[in-house]
Amino acid sequence: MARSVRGGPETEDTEMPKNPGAQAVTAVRNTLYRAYLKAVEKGLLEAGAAENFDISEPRDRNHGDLAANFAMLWAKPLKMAPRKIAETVLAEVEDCPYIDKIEIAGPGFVNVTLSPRWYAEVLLAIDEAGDRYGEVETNKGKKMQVEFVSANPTGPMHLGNARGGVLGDTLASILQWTGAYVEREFYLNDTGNQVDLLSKSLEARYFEHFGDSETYPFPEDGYHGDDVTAHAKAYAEQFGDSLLKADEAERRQKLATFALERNVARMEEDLKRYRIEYDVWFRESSLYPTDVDEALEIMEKNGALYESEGALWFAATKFGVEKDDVLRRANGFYTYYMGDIAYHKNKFLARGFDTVIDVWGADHHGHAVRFASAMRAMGLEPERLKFILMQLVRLTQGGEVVRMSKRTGKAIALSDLLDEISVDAARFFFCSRQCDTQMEFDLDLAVRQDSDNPVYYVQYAHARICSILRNLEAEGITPKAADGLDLTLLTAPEERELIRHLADLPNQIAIAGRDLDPSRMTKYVVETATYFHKFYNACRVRGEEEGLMQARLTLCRLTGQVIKNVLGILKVSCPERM
RNA sequence: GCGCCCGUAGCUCAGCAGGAUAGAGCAUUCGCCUCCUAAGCGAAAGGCCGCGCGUUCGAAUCGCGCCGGGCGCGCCA
Repeated sequence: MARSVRGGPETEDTEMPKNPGAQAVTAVRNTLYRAYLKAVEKGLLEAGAAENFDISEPRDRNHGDLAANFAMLWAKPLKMAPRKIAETVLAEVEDCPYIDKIEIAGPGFVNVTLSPRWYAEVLLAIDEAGDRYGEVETNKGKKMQVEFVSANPTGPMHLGNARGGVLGDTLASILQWTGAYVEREFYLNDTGNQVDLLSKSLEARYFEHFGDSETYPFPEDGYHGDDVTAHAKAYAEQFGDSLLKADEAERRQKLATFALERNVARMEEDLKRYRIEYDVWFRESSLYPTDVDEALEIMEKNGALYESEGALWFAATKFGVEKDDVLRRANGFYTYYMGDIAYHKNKFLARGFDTVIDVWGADHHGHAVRFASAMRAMGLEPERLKFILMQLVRLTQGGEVVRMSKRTGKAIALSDLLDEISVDAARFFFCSRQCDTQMEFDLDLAVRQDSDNPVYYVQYAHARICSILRNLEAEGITPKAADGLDLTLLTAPEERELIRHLADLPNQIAIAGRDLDPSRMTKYVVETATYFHKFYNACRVRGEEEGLMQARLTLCRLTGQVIKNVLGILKVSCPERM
């Protein structure tokens, strides 16, 4: 697939698709600033005004396509009333092929109406770029990693993992569209206390299976889920009762490995069903001893370590945090934190990522803050490590909050969710809110929500477009190449609104990549559908005069292209019929 | 106590590197298929943008202080 090599080291250095939205802004800025300089030359205005004024879409369409605020911004430095500045500048403006009209309005806004030629060029640019329309190069040449889900393999994945999975996966796609080389990674906590606890839980269940619940009573804070019982049973059925008399350490180790591998296989399968595939499954256990030793060596060299009360400490206070942390307990075992430090040392120093993004639950934010100090202690710029701290999904059923916890066994599994709603709906839903909003997920509603979900609204727009193309095709009308048409015939407000919005895709992708905000894409594509539906209701394609019909057909086709590109980023299917 | 996130229409949420009259969906009411997919479109109604002060020509947007909700502050992960 072409998409999978996007941004990869093997990608040819092909020319970037045109970005008509950015071209318009640049043209307007240059035209206005050049006029200002001319006015300065003539002695009409003082010199020194900044070129970086704001050019943005006005909220009210009656104000034109783009609005510039330089007159208000310059009022103070130029010691002149905003409207007067605007008038003086506009008197010096020269013709620009993208600009039709410039007006002064309100307190001193300069409103620009773009030319039919610009509108036509937007469509030509989309047609030319095709499947690549929307690509930008804001992260060109960067090697990035997105680590997400990284659920404890001690049980099935829950809804929080579902949200993190979609956010991380989609963000990775977006970053690829901004020109970066991106790897998706799952960090597997296959060692440590939680695994230990799992092994003790398994041990108890194993003995129970053979009718002995006395010798190894179930640990108080153990994993109560049915899956643990199932693992023990499966082991017993597969390998018999040999472990009853085995050495305790060996027994626990065998049971834990058995369960872990089953869980990992299941997670991989569930995620695949969810259209998520990783480049790397990184095992925590592989960090020992090399990465841990190397990380400690660097920290030692930077004076970040000391020993106290038998434990090894990280002097985090020296690196901008309030409290020191234990890295190796008095009992000789390393803490999770040490593992995580070694892990990130590996990401940056061994594997050379420029930027790493970790998608974590918001309950880890304290850890995220502390991590900046660990980065400094290793001599790495903290800015290279970014976090998406995602608020957890609150699951409700019949109006009541369902607590999610692996240990109590009450978690709603990701696989259960996908039995209830489509992957398209789930992906779109989890990507439709900003990461830092707390989501409420009503299980009862989720099933009914199907016909109500915005994903169908978007898919419907695409299906409608395909239907128009099909119908005309059946009448022997085939779409002509865009560059041979008179696209300036598209002058209806609904047509212009739609075209302007299509022109904005590259910009939206750049912002989504900059802000690490995948929800930008769902919002954009819902709006695309809205503008298309409005156009559809206002303008007809079939039965219009040949030139206009072909121009509108092209607009339909290219709107479909844009929807397809964005749904592709979201990994949501793009049906031709509904 | 300290730290992070959130408070916008009845509900779910946009808008936030400041910009002109604050938006959408759902729900409510009323319209639109002899016409390319009505899973659609249009209209009405609905708001001290949590509160206060400040910065600014201009604040939902930035700063400070409150109030309310969520989450963290372990030799757990």
